[in-house]
Amino acid sequence: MLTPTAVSHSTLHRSNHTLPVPPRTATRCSVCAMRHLCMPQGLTLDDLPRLEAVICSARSVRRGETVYRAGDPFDNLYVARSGSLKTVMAHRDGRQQVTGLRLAGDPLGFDGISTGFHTCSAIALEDSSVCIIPYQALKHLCRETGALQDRMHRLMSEQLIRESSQMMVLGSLSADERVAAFLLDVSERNGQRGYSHAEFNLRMTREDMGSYLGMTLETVSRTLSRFQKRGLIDAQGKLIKIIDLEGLRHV
Amino acid sequence: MLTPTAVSHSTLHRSNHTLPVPPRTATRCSVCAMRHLCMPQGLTLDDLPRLEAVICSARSVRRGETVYRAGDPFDNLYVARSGSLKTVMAHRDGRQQVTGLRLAGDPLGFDGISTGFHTCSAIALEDSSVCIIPYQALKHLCRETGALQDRMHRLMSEQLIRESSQMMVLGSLSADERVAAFLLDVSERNGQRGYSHAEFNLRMTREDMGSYLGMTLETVSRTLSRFQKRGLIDAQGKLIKIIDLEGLRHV
DNA sequence: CGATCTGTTGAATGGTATCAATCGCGGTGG
DNA sequence: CCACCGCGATTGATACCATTCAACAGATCG
Repeated sequence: MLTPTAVSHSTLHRSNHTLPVPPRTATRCSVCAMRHLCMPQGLTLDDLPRLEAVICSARSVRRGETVYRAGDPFDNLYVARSGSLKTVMAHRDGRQQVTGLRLAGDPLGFDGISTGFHTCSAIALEDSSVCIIPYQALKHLCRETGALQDRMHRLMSEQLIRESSQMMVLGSLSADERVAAFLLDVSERNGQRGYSHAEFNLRMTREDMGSYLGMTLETVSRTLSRFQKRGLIDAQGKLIKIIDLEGLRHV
Repeated sequence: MLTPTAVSHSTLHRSNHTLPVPPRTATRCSVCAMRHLCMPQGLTLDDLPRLEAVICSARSVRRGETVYRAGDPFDNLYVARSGSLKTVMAHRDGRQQVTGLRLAGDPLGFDGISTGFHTCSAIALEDSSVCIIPYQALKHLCRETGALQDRMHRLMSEQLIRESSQMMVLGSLSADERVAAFLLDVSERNGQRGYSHAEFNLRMTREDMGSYLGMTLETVSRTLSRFQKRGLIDAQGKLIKIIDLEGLRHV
C-alpha cells in the first residue's frame, strides 16, 4: 500500500479534470475543496470542522497506479479530487472488465463495505489525487450529523443507479448506441463539473472504453471513426469534441 | 398505490421461496421473521422492539403487480418476505431491461434514496409479500443504533457488488456463460435461503431472463436446451434441476 | 374450450469479434 | 538529433455467434 503523500498542485492544475480549487501546499484537504468534492452538501458550517478532522489527507496516484486493489482490506473511502480513475473487476478466469469511470468529485470504495475487503480495483487513468476518508470515523460522524448520513446514503444510491443504467447500456443497446451513450454521459458529467460539455480529454484507452462498453477496442475505434465521418464528433485520439450533441442523442 | 393488506399465509406457504416462518395472521412482521429477513443481524435484543416499531407492516403483491414504479416518490424501503420479484429499468425510448432478481430476504428500493423518486420498478414474479420499512424512521433508528447503520451500509454495498458483477456478465461473457452464471447465481442464493441448490422454480419467463442477461428469449431457450442435451441441467419450463454443477461452472 | 401467453425449434441474416497489417506518437538511447 | 522501439489507434477481410423472422407446440386462464 502506498502512504498518503503531499499533493503537488503544480502538476494537478495541468490535469483536465482538476476542479477550480485555490492552490495549497498542505496535505490536508481544504474546506473549500471539500465543499465541492467531498461529502458535506447540506451540512451546516458547524459541521465542517468535524468533517475536516475525518477527511485527514489526500494522496496522489500516478497514471496506472492503484488506489486500492481487489482483495485489499477495506479501511477508507475515497473521493477523486483531481484527475480520473477507472474501477476494474476481475473474473476468476482472469478476464477483467472496467466497471466505472470516476471523475473529480466522484466517490470510490463503497464496494469494500460489504465484506470488509475490496472486490474491485481503482486505477488512475492519469496522474490524480484522492481524498482519503477513514470509514470508521465517517460512520461515527454520520451518527452525529444527519445531513452527512443523508449524503452518504444518497451517494451510494446514486452509484447504484449509475450501475443499473450501465447494465441497461450493456444489455440493450447496439455498439453505436453504447458509444454515443458513453460520450453523452462523459459530456454531461464534464459539464456538471464546470467544464465544457463539448470538448474533453478522455483518458481511457480504446481498450478501456471497449471493456466498459462490452465490445472490442476495434469496434470502439470504428464507431468513433464513423461518428466522425457523420459529423457527430471530432476525435483526435483521446481528445474528443462533440459537434452534434442532438445527433448523438438520436443514434 | 396499493395499501398494506394482511398476508395470507395459506397461499404464501405454497410459494417456492417462502422462508420457514411460523404462520401468523397479523399484518405486522413477527420478530422471528425479521431476524431472518429484514435488517437486524448484529443487533442486540434490546434493539428489536424499536426496529419492530419501524417495520410497521407487510404488503402482499400479486404476480405482475408492482411494489413501486419508476417515477413514484420514494418513501419506503422494502424487503422481499416471500415469493420473488424483478426490478426493471426503462430507457427513454421505451425499451426496458430487467436489472435484478430479488428473492425472499433481499432488500428493495435503494434506488429511490438518491433523488427522492424511484428510478426503476419492482414487479412481483409470483404472488409475494414484502416488509415495508419507512425510510425516514429507519434513518433515525440508524443514528441511534450503530449496528443497524452498519447493516444498512452493508446491504447497499452488497447491492453495488451484485450490480458490478452483472455488468461483468453482460460485458464479458458469451451467451452460454451468461446463462450458466445466472443458473449458478440463483442456485447459490437458493441454497443460502435453506432451499435446494440443485432444484428450483425460476419464476422469470425466458423473456425476463433474456432481458436480464442481455440476449433474446430464443437464445435463452436454445441455450437451456443445449445444456439439457449435454446433461448439465434438466429444465421443464420454469422448473430447473441442476444435474452437473461443476459442468455448469466450467462453461 | 377457445384465446392468449410462454416456450421451443428452424433457417437466414447481420452485427460484432477475430485476425492481421499499418500508422502515428512519445519516449529512449545511441 | 534522429533512429529505434513499443504502445495505442486505425482500418480491412473474414468468420462466427446471436438476432431476427417464422411456425408450431404447450401451458394457463377466464
